[in-house]
Amino acid sequence: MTTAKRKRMPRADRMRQMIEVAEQVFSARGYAAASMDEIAELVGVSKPMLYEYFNSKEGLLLACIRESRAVLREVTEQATVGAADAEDALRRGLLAFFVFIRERRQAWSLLRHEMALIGTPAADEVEETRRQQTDLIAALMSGYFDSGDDLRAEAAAEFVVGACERLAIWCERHDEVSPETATGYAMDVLWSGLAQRAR
Amino acid sequence: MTTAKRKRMPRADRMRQMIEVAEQVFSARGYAAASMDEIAELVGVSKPMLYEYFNSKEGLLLACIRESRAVLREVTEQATVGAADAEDALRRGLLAFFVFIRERRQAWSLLRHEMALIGTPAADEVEETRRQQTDLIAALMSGYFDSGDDLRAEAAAEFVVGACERLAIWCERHDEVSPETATGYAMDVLWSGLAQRAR
DNA sequence: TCGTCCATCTTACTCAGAGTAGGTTACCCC
DNA sequence: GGGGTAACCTACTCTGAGTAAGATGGACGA
Repeated sequence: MTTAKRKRMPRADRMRQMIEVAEQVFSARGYAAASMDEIAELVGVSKPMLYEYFNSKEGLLLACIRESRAVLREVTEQATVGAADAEDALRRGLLAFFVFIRERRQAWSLLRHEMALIGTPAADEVEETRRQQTDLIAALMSGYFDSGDDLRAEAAAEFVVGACERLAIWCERHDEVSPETATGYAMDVLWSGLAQRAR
Repeated sequence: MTTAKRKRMPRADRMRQMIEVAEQVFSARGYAAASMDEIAELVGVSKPMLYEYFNSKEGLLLACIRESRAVLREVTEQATVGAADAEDALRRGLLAFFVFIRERRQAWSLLRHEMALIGTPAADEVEETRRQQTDLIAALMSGYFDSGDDLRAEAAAEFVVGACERLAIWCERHDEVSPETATGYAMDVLWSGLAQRAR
């Protein structure tokens, strides 16, 4: 019997299971309010096992974040391959992102609730997620755009990431806004600028 | 003698002093790593006093956040009065913001490190800060722009706030970027859009 | 000058939850 | 079947948030 209430479980499987449970608990209760005892109990294992596999509470969160980040990267990167031009690439990437945050709310929740940890190793880890996204965008832009100075390009990429992050959070409060609509809003400002709408 | 090591102190003064110290400790160590014992000691008072005045660790953080928010609001609102047009208003507001985050690093640090508290009362408090800023921008825009649908306008405001927040964090890593330059970068994307730079 | 009242302040605790020391048991493989 | 080891557990320590109950300085009236 491979299923049922099998006790002993190989390391890799157990880790996956722990990460899955932890992702749920962290995103439900928030990092601070979540307790290692509770996670351990839900997994059906004792607390020291969590520490055996992840070293610390923060380490466990880190594993969850890495997991989510990998998915996000995969999704957005895949979305932009084969884009016709800059506008198309940007639109595809944005759409993939907004779909991701809708379909994987818990994962997204972790990626944004990070900050609990400023000054700790996990902060770097989350910052790394943003860097991943800004790098992707910067790469896109260097491919499609005339390069002004590098600093300006970097700033623009940061700008896009921040804007989308915020818009995504706004979307959580607005179920009626579909990923497609959100993408439209984003493209509207990003691509054409606010000037076109001035009176 | 009003100064020196006067012990007993009126409630209002003591509160101000506590907030000041707490702002330093929170932004230096991060919320999680900061201890109430340490703050109490630095203030030169015992821990129960902090609880007497602020009820909880989170309450103390909250007081700090409110303080910072008030300053931010004051600064940005003042900056936009008497602007000639939409572009001018936006530029003035942005500049005021980037100056604020440079000159009051600790306050800004608190405003962004909030998230430690998702799911708790303080989260609402911080979200309120953003709402304050988005409202300000939305108001600006409704004054200067043709109103499309409201949802779109709201999304645009969120977008601007998120983008600037992110750019501000980026600025922390780039001392060589002055508030003026940052404002330029932001205006460049926001106002004109990315289209103009496409190859 | 001296009591008296109360806001300010303190000592000395409880308690939850992160993290750990050291021993136990199921499973794989010869 | 019997090592050997990876998976696992019980039973602790320790830090830091939060609190109960009492001490004390000083303003103010008599």
